[in-house]
Amino acid sequence: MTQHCYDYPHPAVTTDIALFTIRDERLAVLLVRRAGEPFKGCWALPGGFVEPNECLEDGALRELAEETGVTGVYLEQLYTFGKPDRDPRERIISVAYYALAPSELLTPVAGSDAADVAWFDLDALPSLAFDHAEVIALAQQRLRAKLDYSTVAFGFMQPEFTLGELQKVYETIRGEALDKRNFRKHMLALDLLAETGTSRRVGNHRPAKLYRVAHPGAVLYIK
Amino acid sequence: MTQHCYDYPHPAVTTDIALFTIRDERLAVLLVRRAGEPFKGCWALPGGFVEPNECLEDGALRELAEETGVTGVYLEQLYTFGKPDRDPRERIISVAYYALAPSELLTPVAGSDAADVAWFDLDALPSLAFDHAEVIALAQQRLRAKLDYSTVAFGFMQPEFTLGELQKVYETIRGEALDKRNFRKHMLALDLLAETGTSRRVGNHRPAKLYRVAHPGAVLYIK
DNA sequence: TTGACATAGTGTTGTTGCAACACTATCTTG
DNA sequence: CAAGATAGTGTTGCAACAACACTATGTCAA
Repeated sequence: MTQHCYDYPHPAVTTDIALFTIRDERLAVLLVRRAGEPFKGCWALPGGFVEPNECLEDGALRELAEETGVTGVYLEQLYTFGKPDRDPRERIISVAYYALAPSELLTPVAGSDAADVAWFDLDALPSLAFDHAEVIALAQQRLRAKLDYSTVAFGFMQPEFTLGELQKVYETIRGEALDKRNFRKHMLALDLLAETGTSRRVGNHRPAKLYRVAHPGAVLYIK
Repeated sequence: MTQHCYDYPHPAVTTDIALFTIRDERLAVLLVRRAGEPFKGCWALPGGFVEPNECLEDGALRELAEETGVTGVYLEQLYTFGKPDRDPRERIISVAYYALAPSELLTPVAGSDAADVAWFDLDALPSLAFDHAEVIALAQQRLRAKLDYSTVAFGFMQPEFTLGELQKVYETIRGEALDKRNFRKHMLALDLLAETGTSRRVGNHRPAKLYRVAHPGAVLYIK
């Protein structure tokens, strides 16, 4: 293998991705079981080294796809972790991202660098490699904060969804029940949702109107 | 000089610091004139390569001190910039920080790597090296956003300050005048300020009571 | 000494946004 | 056709916020 040499020491740079979804009305994060050292056999966030010619965000998406088979998610930079001793091998600086996806669309499969892939409820995390517990905690905090002044929650929704489903997502992330009438008022007042005209029949009760995001990618911040 | 070699290519990692202050009721940022290539003679944010054994934040503070002589500022991570071609020399990933300081305490002096140091009003920036214009724009956006739900503004204040001075800071960052009575009500309601008991005589008018932050470092987020 | 000037300091009121609250509608299933 | 389950819909009280004007206390100059 060819060597890559520099006049000054260079740290390695990785991306790590905390991909959240909601399963069974619980917030869950996607973890991979590490196939190699260090922390072999330990659960960790998907991620890996940034390639020389890709930007950080592309690297994050590539690693996520390679290790878990997941594509097409909402992705946002979270924080960069750089304590000198956070990796026992060498100095590794990690640019952490968090991502959101509707679990229905996802079929994670273990990739080359991962022995296994699985969803974990956030309140039942296993022991994690590196400082990944810290990363996840920060991501959850950010997610909760953005719920109030942005439309991140839409990242968990399928293309068409009911107001009841959307409310469940908000309730899950905030960890508390919300008033149905107030919730609908707020949401519809944002002028971000459009009725599809169809409705979804599920369970032995009245079908719910389906909505979609009216201006996809347009408005992300509220007010 | 000894070479540092790795099996895989490693990017270089730098920190860049956007240090803001308020001068003459205008928001200003500290820039250095680059002493070396690339962009020699061009204005840029202070910053530089991260040392092998320092964490990112320490690196940012060290570079700021080395290039500008400035120490003891409020510092917070902003964003990590990593487009592959953002530096013509090699792949360089920059972890950007923003910092706040009261201008009265600062006496920036050009350091080893900088030919010159100067404050620039944000509405009169020169042409900047690398993607530093983008960094500054993002930092300003973040600063404005945090003004509403945090106490970042205190980062611009001297240890003792009047409510009038504090209001001027808010008005400068938001770019609009605020109602004096409402502003004082809000601020005092936070229970973060304590009267020093003394007052400051300046100009031909009634002296103003001096305040200090009541619980330094304690509460950073409002409600 | 006094009047002009400049900022410090202080409460009330109307409005608006938000939270609390219960019933009817529509479908499925037994 | 009755029971059960979620969909869908308005009003009211309250609290937070915005709008608004005058007095207080100092300096300075005539």
